[in-house]
Amino acid sequence: MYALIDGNSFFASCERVFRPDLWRTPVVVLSNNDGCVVARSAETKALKIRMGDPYFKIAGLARRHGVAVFSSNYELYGDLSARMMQTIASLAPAIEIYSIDEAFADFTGIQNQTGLGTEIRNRVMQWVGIPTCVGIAPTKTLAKYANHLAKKNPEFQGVCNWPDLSETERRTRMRQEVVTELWGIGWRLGESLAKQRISTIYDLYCANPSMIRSKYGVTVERVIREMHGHPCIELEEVTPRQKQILRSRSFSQMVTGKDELKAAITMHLHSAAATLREQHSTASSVGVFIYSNRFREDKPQYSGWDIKQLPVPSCDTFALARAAYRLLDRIFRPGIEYKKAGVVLSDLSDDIPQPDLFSAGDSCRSLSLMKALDQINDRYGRRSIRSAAEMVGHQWHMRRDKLSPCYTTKWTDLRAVS
DNA sequence: TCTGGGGTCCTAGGACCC
DNA sequence: TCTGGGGTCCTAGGACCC
Repeated sequence: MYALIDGNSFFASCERVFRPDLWRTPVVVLSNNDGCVVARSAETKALKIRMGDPYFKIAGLARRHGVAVFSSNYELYGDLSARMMQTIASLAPAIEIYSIDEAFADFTGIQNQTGLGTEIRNRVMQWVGIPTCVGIAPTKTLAKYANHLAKKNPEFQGVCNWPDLSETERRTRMRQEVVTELWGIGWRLGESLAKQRISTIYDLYCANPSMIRSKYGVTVERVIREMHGHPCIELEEVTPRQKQILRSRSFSQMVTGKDELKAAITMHLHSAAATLREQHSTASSVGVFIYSNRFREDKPQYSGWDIKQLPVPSCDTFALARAAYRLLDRIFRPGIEYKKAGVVLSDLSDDIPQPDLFSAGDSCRSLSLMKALDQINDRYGRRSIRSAAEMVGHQWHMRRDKLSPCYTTKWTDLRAVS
């Protein structure tokens, strides 16, 4: 038996934790560069502001309705998420952290499941200040769906226990909702299922799993089986190592110079390599990409992408950066206005880097250098030590005009109460 | 003027082998 | 060179998730 605990409008709720004055005010949180809407409080949803709306298109509406607008503050959200997960773990026997705002918990053998769900919900509210909803069911897909019902229907008081619903009620609920509300069914599958006259959750529930498998593959078949209460997806208590590490960002203004692209690539590479070492992996391939602005059809478009296999798998920032610079040289075209750049580390393995015969001394030096770098950045903040190549230009830096304080992670941002 | 970022899994098709 | 069945491995692209 699974429970899914999910923070309500998580980023928006985080912004409210230290701003009780915003408790009833509509709140939105924007993506990087203050580009799109990525989180909305219930009041904002009522204003018909949608997920993914570009901010410049809704800015006027937001101003007229007194919406509180925030740039995304991942330091704050990350810290509150960690507190939320610890709080859940203090009550649930085993949990899987599924995303920044969601966790599955193993409820097998729990006597009063609704009671425990309510207790988790209350404790997270009291200890962290984040409102949540809980869905309880025999499979993860159903738990997700039950959570969705709990969010949408106030009569559940935040906790929906699927097995407690009558057969009639379950069917009625499933008939009322489009199939794309289900975990694993996106809009494309939604479109193609509609052609088979499968448009509600109930339609899919009644479909023949083998027919669905042959037409849509195993993932959709699994959704049906899970909807019938047969678990196909297990709880993953330990997060598996990442298989690739990607860092990319749009620039706040267009960039044309190679040195500035190099500065951005350097920053991404440092960050990706730090994550690589954190999970004790090495990478065998480095990829680099640079894009022009696809929305500016009046300007020359270009997207450059290349990947390079390293002779020896590495976790050395500088070795990886050298490879990335060579790739940048290859894909760079002058006369283009670039909007975005990124790096990808892939073919990751957990092998110890093999010192090659001719540079064994170098590789030991590099490992201790990386260790020193990581220790300093751990202690004094992630970008305390960085490469001089990052310091070129400023157009590529992220815009975050509406950033809230890091209430919980910076001494200088601590709230004062008088 | 202004349009996010970071992942995973599955499948189809090509190359290659016996 | 083609024939046919059967298999593996790799990659690109599509689809999904938050």
